Formats: sequence, structure tokens, C-alpha cells
Amino acid sequence: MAVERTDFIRDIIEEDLRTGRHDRVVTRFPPEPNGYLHIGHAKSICVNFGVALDYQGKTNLRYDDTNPTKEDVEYVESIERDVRWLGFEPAAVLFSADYFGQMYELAERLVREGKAYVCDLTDEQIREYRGTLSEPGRPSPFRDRSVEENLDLLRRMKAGEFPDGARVLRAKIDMASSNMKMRDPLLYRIRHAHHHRSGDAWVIYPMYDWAHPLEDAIEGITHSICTLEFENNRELYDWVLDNTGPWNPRPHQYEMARLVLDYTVMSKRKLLTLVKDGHVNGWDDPRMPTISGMRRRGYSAEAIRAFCDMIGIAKANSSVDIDKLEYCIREDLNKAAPRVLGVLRPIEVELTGWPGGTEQLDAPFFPPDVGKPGTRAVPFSGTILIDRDDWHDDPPKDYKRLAPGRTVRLRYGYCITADEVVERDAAGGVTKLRATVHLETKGGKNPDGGQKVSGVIHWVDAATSVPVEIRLYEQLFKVPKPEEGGQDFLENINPNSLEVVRGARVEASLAAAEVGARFQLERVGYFVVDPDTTPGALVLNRTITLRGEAVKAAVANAQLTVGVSVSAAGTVSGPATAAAPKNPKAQSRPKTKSPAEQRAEARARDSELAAAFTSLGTTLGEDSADLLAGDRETLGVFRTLASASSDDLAAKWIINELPRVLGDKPIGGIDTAEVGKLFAALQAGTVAPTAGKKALAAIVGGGKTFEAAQADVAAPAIDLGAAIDAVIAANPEKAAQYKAGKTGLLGFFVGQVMKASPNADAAAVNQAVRERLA
RNA sequence: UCGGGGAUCGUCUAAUGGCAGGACAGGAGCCUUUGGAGCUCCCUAUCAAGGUUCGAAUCCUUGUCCCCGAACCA
Repeated sequence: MAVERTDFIRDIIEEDLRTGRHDRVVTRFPPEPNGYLHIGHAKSICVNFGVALDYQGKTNLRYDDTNPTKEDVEYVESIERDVRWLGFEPAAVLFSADYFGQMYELAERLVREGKAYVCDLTDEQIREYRGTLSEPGRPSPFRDRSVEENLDLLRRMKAGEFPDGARVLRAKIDMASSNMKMRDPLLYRIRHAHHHRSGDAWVIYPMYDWAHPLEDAIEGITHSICTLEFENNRELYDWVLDNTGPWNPRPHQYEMARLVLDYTVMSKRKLLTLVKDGHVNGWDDPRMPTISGMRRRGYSAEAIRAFCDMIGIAKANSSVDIDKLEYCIREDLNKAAPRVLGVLRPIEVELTGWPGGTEQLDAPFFPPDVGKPGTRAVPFSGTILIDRDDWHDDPPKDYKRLAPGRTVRLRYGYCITADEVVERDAAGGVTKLRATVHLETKGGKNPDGGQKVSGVIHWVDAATSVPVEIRLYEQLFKVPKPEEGGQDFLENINPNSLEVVRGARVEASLAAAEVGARFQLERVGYFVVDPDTTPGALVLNRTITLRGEAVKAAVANAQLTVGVSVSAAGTVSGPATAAAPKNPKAQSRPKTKSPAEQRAEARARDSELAAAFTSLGTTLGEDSADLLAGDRETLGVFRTLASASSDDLAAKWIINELPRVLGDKPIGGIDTAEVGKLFAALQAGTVAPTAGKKALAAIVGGGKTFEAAQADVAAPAIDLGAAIDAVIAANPEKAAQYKAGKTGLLGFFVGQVMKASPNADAAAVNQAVRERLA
């Protein structure tokens, strides 16, 4: 059952399984069908299906289709296709809409139990009554309607008697809650709209916060994983389940950080804009971060899954380097994509010394290190095509391709030496060359004439190669963070994100390549056959470049353009993104009251606390006095324990050690008599601090008596020296490292000894280890 | 009457009081019929300041910075 990978979700699951809270794992992937799935969803899919797979559980695909005005069957179809393409099999494909009946029954139950009411306020009034982040809300005037009236109104809402927006059903929770989500949240709204699944059966539709926990509970979901922005919703999620159950299993919501990726945008709204406004050619444009776009781009499901594994699961907001995705794509393609030859912008090369006719060269599909079998015949004759990038009239140093008088090898073929330029275009670019072929160099041999072979270049046979349209893609955005600082992301669109190359040629074996087939055009990049391909008109998308010099140069250029510049006036100015103002929303947020302020306020209200603070301050210092005299419970506990030991000892232990063992429990709940005995022993020195911490945990956390706890932690009568020698003998190399100066290992040795003799006096162990290794 | 979260190499992420580890990116070298791949080595981090402890990324305090919440969206 144990799983190698560790993340906080799996930690929770292991704990739940261990404690018996759940005996199986059921998760769900709950997209709203209002757009196509993107790489961010892929992360969620991999997490939800991945953890279920790890623990032999199951995962439902559930459409969260509670808003008929935004959703569409086109999206429903694309979503299931994408999930399956990614390699996951849903245990069931379900729709929120199919639970509308059950949800409604539960809503009536809430009304009957006086926990929900029909509210006639307008949306504007509801907002007003809700209050603000720092002020409580006010009760709706309709909050105290009778159960009968609420039931009648709810039924008439359902029956379609009222127009859109006339009434809503709200939970009756707490208009003064500091969590805005709990201020009588809306459960149902009226929408006379056609639903893609339920048709016209309903005119009231449940809100997310009502629907989602119920869907989870109905399906028997155990772990409901969503993103960070729903943290505030969790309290309401729990409220709904607690007031509609009992549910078994009872689902719990956990939140993880959503994926943010460089050089792209992820919100469905922005993606929809890109599609609708024609910045890209549809949801499956290879530049889109959608799963369908990436598929068309040539990314494999394996690569995307590897990426999702690589980025991990955590709660910290983060932004992932695009390099990680590209690494996964290349790593997968390197092993999976057969190598073939193709030339983007051809230069014709007429070969001097070729005897005539066409030879079939035998070329492997994979290099030796990939270790996959397979070869194909590549035609070679007197006229070949090479890439413009592989010719330079005046080569820079380190240049490893063709130039006047230079010799290169044609991959899988012969070496040639460039003799003369035959033809140039208007811009001066070479279009035709003449070169001498060295017939003796077949099979990797060097030219007889002793010519130095500069490098290996790719080529195709002029007569038999096939024409192809090649689409070269770059990032859709010019900058890593197109949305940063409230910028209009559309202004950061990269105008060069698509370059169509016509006149390219690929080797004859590709003539019948199927749509979706992936190849490496050697030295050029990875490519996939695009669906736009028609018989005789091949279209190839560049999935990704090879890692190498060309890429590095492009990156260097990009960095140059966004780099810091010095203005004429001599002041240094960065790019717009660097100067971007802080989040204006965050700026408008009021400042939160700190615990220190709250304690100070408590003293202002309570003269006894204030007096205690003053008197304690003189002996313990202001900081300790502040913490101890912040509320009556803490102060009471301190006084009791201090009288059993001393002010100083009680203060240190209450401030530094108690919180850890207390967890969420209130300090007033501890057994001061037993803890008092412990503190007295600590004060007397009959219990060492290390043992004291364990004893404290046993008393406060485990409900033991002091005597029982003390017996548990009694120092063993062991030979410390022997124990230390044993650890050192077991780790001779670490001992050597320590002696060589890696003193950080002291902790390791002390830890090992403590593990072997749990109740030894750590201070003594520390001292003894130090001496023994000196 | 504000509340809820978060901060570890450039980036992502481990370490659950006991060796700050891995991956990506970057650098150097080896190898190579792809300037690919592979191999070797290197660089680089606990937000800050105090405290508790034999020992702190981890516990306590204060401060700083970031994210989320006031849709009849999800």
C-alpha cells in the first residue's frame, strides 16, 4: 500500500487509511464543461487519477454542469476525449445535472429544518446586506420567513412561477461570519435556460457550494481535491455535508496549488478570447496550452504525465519553468520518435563525381543509444538538397557545417567537398552549389585525400524527396508572465509564434506518413503530421526544437530584448514588467489585526490582565508577560503551574513547549495538577528537559498521569559509551567525515544514539559523542 | 469584524526536532556519422530578527513579502 512518492495529499490518504477513517480511496475530476481542458487540468487529472491508482481506488469523471448558460456539449465531448487520451479510465462518467432531483430534495429538507430560506432581495441588495471583508453583514428581511412559506415559495420557484433573479434560496448560517462564504450563501437561483443535459426540466439551478459537496457525498468520494482559491469554501463544504447527512463515506476537501506555466495563460476566459478573437486557429491550435492543442502539437500523453509528476503537489503558489515541460517532451520523443531526414529551406547541390543513377542507402530509424531496431532505404543520387542553415560563405570559428572548400559528411551517406556557388537569390542567399562527392567515404570512412571532415549535415535526394508544408511554432507569448501586474495579455502575444515554411522537402519514406505520426527530422527538431494533411500534401508541425545552439541563441536574444537598459539621462530602467505595480486588489485590502494587537486589546478591556502584565513584566520581561497575560485562561494556567515550579520555568515551558503538544486544543483543558507535578520535577532537576518534553506530550496529548508518563520516559540504565561506539562502528565513513570537519554530522550521531536508546539524556549523549569523536 | 493560506538553490520540490536531498535550468569536460542522446564533475537555497533546545528549515515570538475571499461563476 505504501507509495514511494510523498506529497501532502498522499500523506493525508495514508493517515486516513491507517486510522480507518476510510478503507478505500475514491476521487473525482470535476470540470465544468465550459471550455477545453488545458495543461492545468492535466495536473488535476494526474493528481486525482494518480492517487486513486496508487491506492487501488477509483476516480469518477464528473461534469460540474450547474450553470446552463455557460456550458455546451461540444465541451463535454472534448473533455472525455482528452481525459482518455491522457491515459486515464474514469470509473464512471457522471453529470451534476443527474443529481438535481436529490439536491432539490435535500434543499427542501434544509427548509423544513429551518436551515434555509427564500430571499426576495435583488442581487444588488444581497451584495449590500452581505457586508464587507472587515464589517459584518446584516440579516435579510426575509430571513425569518416561516417554514411553510419558504417551502411554498421554493416549490413555486421550482415550478417556474417567478422570473430569473426574482428569488433565491439561501442557507441560514451566519451573516456576521468572518468568512464571507458563510454569510447566508445562495443555494439556488432561477434560470429559465436550456441545459445541455437536463433540457428544460429545471428552472432553478444549484450553486457550486451547494452542489459540489452533495455530488461528492452521493458518489462516495473520499478525498475531494481542488485548488487553493477554494480554501474559504471548505467551511461551507463541511456545513453542507453536516446538515444533509449522515454521509458514509464522508468526503473531505483538500486544496493544492494550481499550475501556473511560463509563457502561457491558463484561464478559460482568456483561452476563449484567444480562440474567439482569432489570435489562434481554434482550441486545438498547437500553440494553445490545451490538451487538444498539445496533442496536435505532437506532445505525447506520456510526456505530459511525466511533467505532472515532475512538478509535484504542494500548497505554495508557484510558476513552473517552461523548460521542465520541454525537457519531458524531448526526453519522451528522443526514445519514441524515429529519425528521418528533411530540409526546411533547400539549397540544391550538384555532385561532381557521382557515377549516375540512384543508390538506396540503408539508414536506421534510431541511433544506437536509443537501442531500437528498424531501418529504411534512403535514395541518393547526383543532385541533393541541403539546408540553408548548413551553408556559410564566411564561416565563424567553431562552425561545423559546409562552407567554401570545406568537407562535410552527409548523414548515412558520403562526404562532400564544396567547390563553388552556382546560383544566388536576389538577397544574396545561396540557392545552388556544386560539390565533389567522395565515393570511398561510404559507411563512415574518411576521404582518401585527407580532407578534414567538419561535421555531419542532413540532406534529401532532390529527385525522390517529397514537398511538405512545415509549421514552426514558438511560444504564444513574448514574455514569461503575460498577465503580470494587470497587463493586457493580448499585448504580449508573440507575433512570430507561427511561421509557415513552404518549399521544404522530406525523404521519400514520409510520403504516406499518417496523421499524428511523430518523427525527428535529424538536426532540425521533432515533428508530427498535422490533421490538415491531405493525400500528396503533407503538413508537419514542429513539436519542439532539438536542444542545442540554435535554442540557446534564441534565448540569449530574448533575454537581450527584455534586459535592463540605460536611458539617455543615465538612469537605469527595467522592462515594464519589472516596474509593474503591486496587485491593486491586495492594496485595497485592510490590514489584519495581529495576535499581539489582540492581546493588547484584551488587556485594555480587562484590568486584571493588565495588572498581571505589569507585574509579570518586571520579572519575566515584557515579551513573556505579553504572551502569558493575553487571555484569562493562559494566565490562570500559568499561575497554577508557576506555583508548582517557578515563574521562569513555567513561562518557558508554557510559551515554547506547550503549544506543540496542545495542537488545536484549548489551553484551559489541560490537567494542571499532573502538569504541575511534571514542572515541579523539572524544577527539581529530577526529570531532564528531553524526557520532560515527552512526558508533557504524554500528559497533555495522551491523558496520562505524571507518574505514568515519568515511568515511560525514565532514563535507561545503559552504557552510553558502548551505544556511541556502536553507532560510530556502524558508520565509519561518517565518523571520518566528522573528524575531517563536517561537524553538521554531530546531529546525525546524536540522533542515531537517541534512536537506539530513546530515553537517554540527549545533552549527555551530545557531550559524549563530541568527546568520543574529538 | 476582517478572515483563510503561503514563503527552502534561478525554477519546481523533499527533509514531519538529528547529514538541507532530488529534478529542471546554467557551467566545465568526455563521448558521438544528429552542435541530438548519453556519461562525469561543478555552481546555487532554509524571508528577517530574536527566543526555546544538546541540536531548529521544522517549535515559540515579532516583523516582512506573496496569494485567496465581499458573482444569482466554478
